[in-house]
Amino acid sequence: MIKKDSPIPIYYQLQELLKDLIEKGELGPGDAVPTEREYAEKFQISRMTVRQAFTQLVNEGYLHRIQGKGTFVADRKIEQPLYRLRSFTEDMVARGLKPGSQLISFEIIPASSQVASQLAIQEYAPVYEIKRIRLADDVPMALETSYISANLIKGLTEPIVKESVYSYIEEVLDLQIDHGSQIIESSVANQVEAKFLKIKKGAPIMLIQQQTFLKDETPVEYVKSSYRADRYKFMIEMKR
Amino acid sequence: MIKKDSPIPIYYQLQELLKDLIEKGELGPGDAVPTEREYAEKFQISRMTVRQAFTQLVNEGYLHRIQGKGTFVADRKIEQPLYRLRSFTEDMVARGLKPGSQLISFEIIPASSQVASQLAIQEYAPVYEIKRIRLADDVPMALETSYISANLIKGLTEPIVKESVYSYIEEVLDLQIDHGSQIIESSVANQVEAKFLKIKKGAPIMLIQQQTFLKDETPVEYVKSSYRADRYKFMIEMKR
DNA sequence: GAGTGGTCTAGACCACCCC
DNA sequence: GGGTGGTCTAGACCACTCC
Repeated sequence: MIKKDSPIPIYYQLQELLKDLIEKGELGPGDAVPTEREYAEKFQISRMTVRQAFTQLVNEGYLHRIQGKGTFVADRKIEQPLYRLRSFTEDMVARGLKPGSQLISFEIIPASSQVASQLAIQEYAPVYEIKRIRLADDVPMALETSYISANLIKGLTEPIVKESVYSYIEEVLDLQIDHGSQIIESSVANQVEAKFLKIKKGAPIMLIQQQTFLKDETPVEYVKSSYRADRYKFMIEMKR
Repeated sequence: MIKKDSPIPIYYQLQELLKDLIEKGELGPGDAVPTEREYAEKFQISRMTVRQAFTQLVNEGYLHRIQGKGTFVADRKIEQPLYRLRSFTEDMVARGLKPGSQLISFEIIPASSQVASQLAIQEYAPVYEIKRIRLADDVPMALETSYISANLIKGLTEPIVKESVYSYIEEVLDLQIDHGSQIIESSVANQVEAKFLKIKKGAPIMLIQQQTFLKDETPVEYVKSSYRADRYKFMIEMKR
C-alpha cells in the first residue's frame, strides 16, 4: 500500500491513495477520514508525514479538518458550481433564460498568430472560425467568435454547429473537455458589436476570452465573446 | 519581532512579517528571501516551523522555492488566475504589482436596505462604510466602498483600516473568513469614478461586488469596487 | 477524560545547484 | 564541498469536541 523504500515520497503516496478513495466514492462527502494518528500507526510513519499529505488535500479542497473532531471529506456543494465550465446554452438554462443562436458565418481559415498561440498549433494551420450571435429569450446577449483546430476536431459541419459543438466533441469524437480558463474584461461596444447586439456604440460590454482544454492540456477551443453589459453579469464563488 | 510566548502561532507571525516585507517593497520580485535555516537560527525556532510559514506563502503566490538555490519573492505575473478569495493587497501582489491605498472616508452609518440585505442585518443597523482608492504601482486601480457590520466587527478604527481589515478580522478578532461570492459586470465610469480613477467619464470600468462570509455563512463584508478596465482583467479557471 | 487536530522541536538524510 | 530546499522522525504540549 505505502512503500517506504520507494523514491516517491510517502506523503505523496498517501495523498494519491486518499484521492483515489474519494474519487472512487469509497469515501463520500462528509465521511470521516481515518485520523492522522491512525494512518501514522497503520503505515508506521510519522504523524507529521501524514499531516503533510492531509494538508495538501485540504488545500486542494478534498478534505476539511475540524479541530477536536476529525478530518472529513469535503462537501463539494460550494466548490462545484463555482468552478464548473459551462457552454453558453448550459449557462443560459442555469440562469432561467431560453438560449438561442444565429449563425453569422462558419468557415475554415488559416490561424492568425494569436489564435495559433491560444490553440497551441502552427500559424496558418487550418481552424474553424464560427461567428454567432447568442440569444437569451430571443434577445441578443453576446457576439461570439469561436476558433477550433480543424486538425484536432474533424468533420465539423454547419448543422452540427447549429446543434451543439460541445456534444459533438464529447459524444461523437469522445474527447473529454476537462477545464477552461477565462479572461474577463470590460470594454465598450465598437460599431460591429453595437450593430449585432442592438446596443449603442460606446455602450459597456463584457469581453470574455475562453480557452478550453482536454485533460492532457491540449487546447480544444478558443472563444472571444462580447456580452451586453446590461444583460450579463458574471458570478463566481471562491474559497478563502 | 517574533514573540515565542504569544498565543499567535510562530509560523503565522513569520508569515505576516514576510508578507509585510514584500508588500512594503523591501523584498522585490526575484529577490532571495533569507534561507529557512537562517530564520530558524535567527529566531531560535525549528526549521519545520519556518517551512510551515514559507509553504503557506508559496501557496498564496508570494514566494517560490528552487531546490538547491533558495526561496525567492514571486515574479510579476500579468494574469494570475484567481483560485481563491484574495484581498485587494493579495491580488495585486499575485499580479506582481505593488498594492497601495488611499482612504477617502471612514464612518459609521445606518445600513441602507441594499447593504442590510447583503450583510443579513436590520436596515438602519450601524455599519462601517470605508471608501478607498486602491493603487497598483502607485496608479489608481479601483475605487472601493466596503460595508462591514459594526455589531459583528467591533473596534474597527482608521489606523486598522489603513493597515489590513482582513488581518484585523482574522488575527485580532479570530474570525475565519471562509468564502466569498462575487458579481462582476461591465459599466462605464461616472463623474466620480472618472475623477478618482483618473480616467475619462464614459471609459469602461469593471464593477465587482463581493460578499465575504464566515464558515457559518454569516456575511462579514460587502464591497463594491470599480476597477479601471484598462488596468484590470479578471482571470479564472473552471473545471468541466 | 479520551480523542482529535494545531503547533512545535531538534535533529536526520537526501536531491539538487553552484563553485 | 558547501549550501539550499525536500522529506521524515519521534516525540511533546496545547485547544478543542464530545461524552
